[in-house]
Amino acid sequence: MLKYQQIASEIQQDIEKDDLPQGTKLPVLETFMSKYKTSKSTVIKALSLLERKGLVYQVRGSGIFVRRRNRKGYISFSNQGFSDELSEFDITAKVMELDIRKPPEDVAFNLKIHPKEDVYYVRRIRYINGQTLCLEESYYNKSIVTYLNTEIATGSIFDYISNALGVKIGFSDLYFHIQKLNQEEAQQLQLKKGDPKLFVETIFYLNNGVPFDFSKVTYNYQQSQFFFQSTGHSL
Amino acid sequence: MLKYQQIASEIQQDIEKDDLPQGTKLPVLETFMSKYKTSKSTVIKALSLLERKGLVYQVRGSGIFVRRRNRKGYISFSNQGFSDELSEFDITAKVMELDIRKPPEDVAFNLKIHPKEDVYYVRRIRYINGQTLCLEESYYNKSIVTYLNTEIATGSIFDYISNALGVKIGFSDLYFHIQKLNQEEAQQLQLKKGDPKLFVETIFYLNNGVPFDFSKVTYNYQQSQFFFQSTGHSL
DNA sequence: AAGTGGTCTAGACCACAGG
DNA sequence: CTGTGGTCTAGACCACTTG
Repeated sequence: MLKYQQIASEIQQDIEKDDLPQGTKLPVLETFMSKYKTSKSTVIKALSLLERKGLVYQVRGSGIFVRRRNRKGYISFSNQGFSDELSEFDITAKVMELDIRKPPEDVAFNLKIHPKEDVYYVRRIRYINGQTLCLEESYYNKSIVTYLNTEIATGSIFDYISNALGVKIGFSDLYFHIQKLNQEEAQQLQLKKGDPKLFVETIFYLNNGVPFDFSKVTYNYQQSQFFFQSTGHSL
Repeated sequence: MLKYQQIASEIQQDIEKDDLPQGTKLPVLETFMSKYKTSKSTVIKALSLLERKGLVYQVRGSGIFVRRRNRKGYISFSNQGFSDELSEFDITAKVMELDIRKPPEDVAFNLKIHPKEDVYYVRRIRYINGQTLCLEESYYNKSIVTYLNTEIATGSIFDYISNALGVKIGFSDLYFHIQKLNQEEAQQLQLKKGDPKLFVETIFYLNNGVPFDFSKVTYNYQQSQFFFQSTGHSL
């Protein structure tokens, strides 16, 4: 782990351990420099990371202050996409379908592959604290995600991909829509036809820019409470 | 403007001017260093900024590549909050109410003021390309936003606040919910009761951490297409 | 092995907030 | 004016990808 990440992580832990309230001033840079025996630039880099994560805000000429989330029960929506801190919630999944097939046209387009190439198709229902959270349909480029089974898909597929397959996940594009549930979706989410839904299409890329997963997720509107922290000025 | 911002801006313009496709490799760092007569660190800082903005992705040991937005008609949702690039759309507003009043309890709480202090209350309907985009109710701390009138509120209130009042806007917290429209909202958005809505509560802070605006916005689900780019690894 | 991006440092200098 | 955060530099060194 890089030094500035390590420092950021320790400062974050200190903030959380002491449960510092919003607006608390952190020590001056000099303090961190000597505490971690490092240069000013590295300390600033660590703190900038925390600022982007929404943990602190920096006021030039004044100091660095703690920024806190004020509401509970929201799914955080940081730059990792969702489920950054799934640990806060109890998330489980039930696999409805899993097979190898040829991708539909839109999927092939988004994954930038030929419609003749194989993809893994997975359909799951995911639960949060025992309630239906979402319906998920995912297509994985089989030449990248070389193997998948029901047991794996019951847990976190991404953990499996990055840990077991050694594939490095990069960035993603998310497209959000608000729509109405159709009959089938309503039934699976235990809601009514015509009820609201959040529908998200996501393309996940490897760190070298190759798309490997295209997924369509329909969220239960009753569980769809999201939280997002903006940092304003382009850091 | 800072040097690294200037460089980032110029590189961005070059990318857009030449309409470089996704995956195009940018020149190596050395090229930028001599072109802008600057140090390696500064070039990296500029490119990291562009990476966070979703314009490029960096692959260690390989190069820096262009990343592009693939779909049109989505409202971008960068770290500035929404309406980063309102220029892409034609956004107008109709002011329904504007007055000075005492804040309801939840508003006072979120603005961290006493319920006896004055706030500006503004209710607007905003339009995008002539269609109803959202209903907006905003409360501004009057001790910070000292003056407001209907003419100002017809345009961009934030432009007015930052330019005319010289107030420096910092960061914001956004809370998203998916809900159903009630009768009154449906009527104003020209939709039906029970139709989906995206409901967003936002607290805006000054750059020194003081909250100055609390707003509740109800979006027309038919216009609610948002786009978000995740950068994955914590930059 | 060569090329390329990225970290880290030490120090000069700048920009802003607040008394 | 002082304190504090932030930029910028030059260069050493490291980590990853590609051939």
